[in-house]
Amino acid sequence: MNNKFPNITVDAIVFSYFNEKIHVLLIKRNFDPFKDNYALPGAFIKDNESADDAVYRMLKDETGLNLEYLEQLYTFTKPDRDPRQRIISIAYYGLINATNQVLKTSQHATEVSWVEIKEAFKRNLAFDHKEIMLYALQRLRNKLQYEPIGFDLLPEYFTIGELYNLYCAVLDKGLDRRNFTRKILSFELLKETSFKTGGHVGRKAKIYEFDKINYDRLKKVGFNFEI
Amino acid sequence: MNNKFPNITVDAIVFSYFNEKIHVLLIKRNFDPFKDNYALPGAFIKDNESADDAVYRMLKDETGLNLEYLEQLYTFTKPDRDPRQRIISIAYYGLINATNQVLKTSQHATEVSWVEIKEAFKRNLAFDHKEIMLYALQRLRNKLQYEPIGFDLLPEYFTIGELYNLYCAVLDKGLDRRNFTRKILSFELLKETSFKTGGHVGRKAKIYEFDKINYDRLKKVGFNFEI
DNA sequence: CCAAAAGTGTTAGGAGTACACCCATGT
DNA sequence: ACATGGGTGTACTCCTAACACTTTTGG
Repeated sequence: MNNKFPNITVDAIVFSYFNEKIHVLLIKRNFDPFKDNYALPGAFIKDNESADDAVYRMLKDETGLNLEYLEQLYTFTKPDRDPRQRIISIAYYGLINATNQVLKTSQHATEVSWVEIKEAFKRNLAFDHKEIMLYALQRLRNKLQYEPIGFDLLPEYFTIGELYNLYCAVLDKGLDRRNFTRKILSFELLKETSFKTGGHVGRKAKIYEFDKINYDRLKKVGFNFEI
Repeated sequence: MNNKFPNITVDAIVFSYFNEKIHVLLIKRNFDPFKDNYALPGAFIKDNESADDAVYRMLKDETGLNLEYLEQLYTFTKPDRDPRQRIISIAYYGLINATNQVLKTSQHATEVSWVEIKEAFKRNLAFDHKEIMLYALQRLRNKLQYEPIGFDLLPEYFTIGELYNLYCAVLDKGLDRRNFTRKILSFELLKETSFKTGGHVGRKAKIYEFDKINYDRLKKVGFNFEI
């Protein structure tokens, strides 16, 4: 298999949002070291693929998931971070709209699951994966506030209320809903659709779509998204 | 020498500030590939040293410099970024107060020099080092505005005017000096010393010192440095 | 006395924040 | 009718940004 990089891996922390909570993808380890602990999905980098490509391939193979967003996080290099042999890990974090994807298992990852983020930190995590997860969560929190990445955790069509709940869940604090709504709408990056929610009690909500094309255009002109 | 990682390097982009301009450390290459081009200082990672340690060691060995500040930037992994063989590079950026350090050459780096940043971008740069430099400059500009790292480019004792000029140089734009001064002083993180400048025309300036201990304390309580 | 750099206040406009009620709908 | 979630306006405060003259010093 891979020969050039027998000691460099990519590890990915994949965030999803459902049931009004943030979740991360964890794999239960069936072998030592750290048997029965949980670990982030990861793989060795193969010849002729970039680290980004390796993450996409690995997630596809091991879990069947296709990310909406992927970003390199940090490279972890402590000589003793793996007890067997020295391994350098290039860590990534990714975002996914979990509602229309099916989680598969594979030969390597027989037990893969979405774990609510607070629960995940309580689990026994292999290697330095707790540290990586913490780093990723901080990056997600920061980035959510000055780049429109929250939309990558939601379906294509969503309500302001869903977006609001997502922000509260990630930042783990309450926000003022009126101020939030005003701010988000002031960017004029949400396209109002003709749909409305239904099928549940309460007033029907307007359904929006994020205008990515317009955002990319504005960004070039120096526009700043900031919640 | 190193056996575990024959294809992982660290590259460092070191910034310094003097003559009212930002400079970066470049090495002129004496060998192919990219003979006579300029490159960032770099080295292979040795067994039993972290990437951070490798950067400190490499800079000490090749240039004799001791950094005030070092931060991991990004890991570059494109399979063809080195024409000879596949190499992954963990890039760092560092800050240094160049005024009291002497630049040495070494066997590997016979021509090492500080190059003014705009001039540096005009040079022929080896590998993907232009891309790395651009990435580093953007990070420096961002970080300067919400963390007090500018002080690491200045001597221990400095005037508000020097700090102001540094900010203008890094951000490459004019700022309002009165607003800048008010903002900086409002943090109460500059300790006024009993010294004053002298030896040149113009009014003598107060000399300050950055109160790092107090900053670290405030940061824990949730203080936010932001220019 | 002149050139150079330091130092210093005020104001107007915009952004952020805090706050509470009515509306539409399904059960 | 009532419970649930959606939608909206105002006032106050604080921060930002714009702006120019006086002071001190060395030459």
